[in-house]
Amino acid sequence: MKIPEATNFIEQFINEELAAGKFEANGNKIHVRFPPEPNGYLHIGHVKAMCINFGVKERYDGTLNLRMDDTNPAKEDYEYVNSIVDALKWLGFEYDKLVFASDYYDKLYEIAEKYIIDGNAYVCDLSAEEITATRGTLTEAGTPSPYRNRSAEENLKLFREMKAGIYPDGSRVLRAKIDMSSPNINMRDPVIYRIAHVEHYRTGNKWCVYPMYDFAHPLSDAIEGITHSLCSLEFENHRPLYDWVIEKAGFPAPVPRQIEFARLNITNMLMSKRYLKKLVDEGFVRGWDDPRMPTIMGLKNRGVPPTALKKFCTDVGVAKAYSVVNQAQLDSCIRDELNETAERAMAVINPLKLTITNYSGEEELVFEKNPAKENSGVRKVKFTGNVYIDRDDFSENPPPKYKRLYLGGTVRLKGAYIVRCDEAVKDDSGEVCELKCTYFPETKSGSNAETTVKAKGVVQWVDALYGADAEFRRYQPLLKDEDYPDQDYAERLNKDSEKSFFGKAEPYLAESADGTPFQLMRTGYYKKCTDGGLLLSEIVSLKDSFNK
RNA sequence: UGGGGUGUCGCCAAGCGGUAAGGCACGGGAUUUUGAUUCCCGCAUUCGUAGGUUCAAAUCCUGCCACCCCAGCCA
Repeated sequence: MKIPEATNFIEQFINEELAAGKFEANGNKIHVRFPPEPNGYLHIGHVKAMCINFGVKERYDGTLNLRMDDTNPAKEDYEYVNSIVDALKWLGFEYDKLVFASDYYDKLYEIAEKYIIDGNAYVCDLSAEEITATRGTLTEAGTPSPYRNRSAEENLKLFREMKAGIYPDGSRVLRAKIDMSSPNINMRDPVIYRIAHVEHYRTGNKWCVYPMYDFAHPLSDAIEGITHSLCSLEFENHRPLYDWVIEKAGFPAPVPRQIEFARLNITNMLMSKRYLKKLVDEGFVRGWDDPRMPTIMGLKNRGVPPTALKKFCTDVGVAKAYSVVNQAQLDSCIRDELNETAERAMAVINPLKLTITNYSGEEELVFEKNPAKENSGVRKVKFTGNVYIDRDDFSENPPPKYKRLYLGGTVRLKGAYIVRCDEAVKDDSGEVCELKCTYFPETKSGSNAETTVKAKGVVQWVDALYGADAEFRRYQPLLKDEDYPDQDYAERLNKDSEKSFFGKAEPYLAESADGTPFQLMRTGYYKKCTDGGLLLSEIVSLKDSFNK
């Protein structure tokens, strides 16, 4: 078999196994899984996990199961499984099979009975508090439960009674019988089944005992024939238990192998389902797919292209070192993609009238639809000499190196002519309300006419007469500062998080005057001239991909 | 203080005994119908630290330091 070149340490590990012939028996098929718990919407952190798993699937021509890790009925719901399926679809990740851990409840229960019969598990009557108290500490061994040596018969009877529902929640649990003095606390007789008289969103009231993650996950992997179970670093301590559970169940080799990687962190972005759920539940955002949320659906509604998300995850790489990636790197990927795909248009946020005193008539100017893309076509924009420019593109007291318009200065109206500002008309309150300018006919864009007139800057404009139809005259950013949840709340929620919640989102998305959503691309303007204001130089129609 | 991990440029990250890739950010220059894009150019004599092995170490060995994870009937 041809072994592909590894792009990260996980694939390197797989390659070594392949080279050693570990999977020869099954034709060197690699089988992975992506196992979210349907208890919330997927966020950008999950995209990294997906890229890793789907990357392995593709590179080794393997298979991938999307598995709903639904072993805790209290938290899970169909709304979330649907949202997960939708997110994968939007991202373009194609899995081979959709499976549910809850599909294995019968099988898992059988294995639990086998554990009991083999003397590897016992029913423990200790309360949750007592179990905690007898588990020991980081430095001291735990003490064995008084129920640890019950006979297999008694354990079986009790466990069946638990299943039958005659015991209340919390009265008994099934524990794995491993080692109460293990330095790894996860091995100190962990609970593998608990009683919960809770309706499960899929199995209804069929069960009142549910398997724990540490029991269900490795067995689900083994049942599905997963070869590599990729998860985040915090499960490293669980690996010995993962291996133990599979071994005692008696699965034949090759048995699934758990490999851990560092999860994604981004500056200014809160990535914890628990906190995101709070924001939704407490009404700080409009929902899981609110454009301020770092969820995949939120990002989508923010105007982020899926390819940008995937590119970002690929760029960031996979390693075992804890890390926090700068949001700038995400932004860069988004801009990169948008620059390639975005259709261009001009926009004005805070209109300021600009009248060209020596121009009459009207003409149609030709623009490239997307200068970054070859043969992207053209768009035509009508020009009458009466336009609006953005207030921020005119300064009464231009700072040094100012490149836009000021009294007596010149600027190019993008795609049109260079104009000189002769007069700034003020209203009663003393605010500039109109600019009177002179234009230079020979400076028309695209013409190579000889001229001595120069302009340092280029500004966008919208025609006063045709603007509303031709280009977008006025638009509102969808996300404003005041749309962000208050920072005190953010800090109370998660003291460790850096200041803001989701990061100051780049205003990728805006709404035009007629309510049409448009995508914005940050440019140098925004970068260098934000004094509270927001100045974008490109907007893009999002009609097709936006569906809110 | 037990166990498990991790430490390479401001932020990610390659590197796997032969003399420090790449991306983001940043700085400089050129082109420009967006202060954008594109295009050049610059950006770790040094790999947590102290020793040791070797002709040769970020890579091997030893000690130390820092940070992260584990005591849910969550996943």
